Amino acid sequence: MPPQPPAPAFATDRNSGLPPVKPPPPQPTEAQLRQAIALLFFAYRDFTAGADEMLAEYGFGRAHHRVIYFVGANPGITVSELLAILKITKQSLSRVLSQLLNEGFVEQETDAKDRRRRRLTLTGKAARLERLLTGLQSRRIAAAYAAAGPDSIAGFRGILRNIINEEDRVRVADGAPVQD
Amino acid sequence: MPPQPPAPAFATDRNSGLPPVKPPPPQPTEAQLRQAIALLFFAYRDFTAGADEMLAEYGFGRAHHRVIYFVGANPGITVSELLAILKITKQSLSRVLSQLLNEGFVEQETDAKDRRRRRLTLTGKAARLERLLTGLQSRRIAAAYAAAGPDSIAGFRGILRNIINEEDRVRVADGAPVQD
DNA sequence: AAAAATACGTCAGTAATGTTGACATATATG
DNA sequence: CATATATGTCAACATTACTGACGTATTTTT
Repeated sequence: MPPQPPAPAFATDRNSGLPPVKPPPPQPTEAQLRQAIALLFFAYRDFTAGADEMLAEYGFGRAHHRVIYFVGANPGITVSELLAILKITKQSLSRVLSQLLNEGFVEQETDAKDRRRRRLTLTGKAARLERLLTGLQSRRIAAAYAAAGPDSIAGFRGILRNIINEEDRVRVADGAPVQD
Repeated sequence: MPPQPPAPAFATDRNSGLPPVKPPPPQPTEAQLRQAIALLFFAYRDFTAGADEMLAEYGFGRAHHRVIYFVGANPGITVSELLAILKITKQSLSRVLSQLLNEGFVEQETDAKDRRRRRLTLTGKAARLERLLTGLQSRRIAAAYAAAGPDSIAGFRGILRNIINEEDRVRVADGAPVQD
């Protein structure tokens, strides 16, 4: 590449022939970034606490919740896909999934086209539990949306979406859950 | 209380003597709230993954990270205050804190005014590790801020702040870390 | 048809992080 | 002096994660 003269750090209307531009957003300060880190920690801590209590009444933990949530949101999801979402080992998933199968919260059905795959669905009682848990967390989110105001929602979603690894952003697209 | 006639679900300019109002924001749909739940799960999963890898090289886990982070952000913090932030038992904290003390990452000093309290600070090597970890997470946040655009930041912060239990919102105030 | 890859399951061992309960010490406060 | 608070510690246990090794069924590739 031919060497380029260094661009001025800050183009002004005076030295630029281009149409006027808004000044670029200042870089976030270290303090602002630290605040964001703390926000994520506290928000996740409190976001999960209520559901954890409810799960304990069923003898379940957070790992069971994740399975119930994602099977509920993606009926017919396969084991592999669940592993890709949770990013845990199959041995770790096996423990909670076997428990949920044995206790009648999840059902398996062999896929018709590829008989190696097991399609997972929630039973009725699991769907009821899922609604309880999701309702609890939804109310917290809805209250935060209402308190912060409607203009905040797009920003909240946009930034969380960009925190997520690029390859998984499709899983939180506005459309819907991911199937396969 | 005297009985009140039921308010119309939606006051219009026609039936209201009050000044015209913007229609209230529509309630978020169930799908939108589910999306937010998934966003929090995936964002937290990816937000913590990089630091976890780095910590493993030191033989530390996420619990050590939390201690290092909050002691770094609040030098001189006491054990009680750390427990209030982390919301774990003192026995759980003891394990990781003792390890950090033994390995020379955290130092204790008896508070001069109340000699029951231990003031915690990071040593130099812990401060360096803290900067590595916080830098990693800060870069992820900063990239998400940049990608989503500056208008998103206030909404992101406002909603996370409102997800946090009311009594702990002061801990993420714009000002600074919480001392005591 | 044989070989390789994929999907799933399981056994065994280990580690990190959390819990309850009980008890001890030092210090501060009424 | 009695009581409350801040901290630490011992013991037992639960949950959730990991690595490594194998095994079986099924599909895909050669």
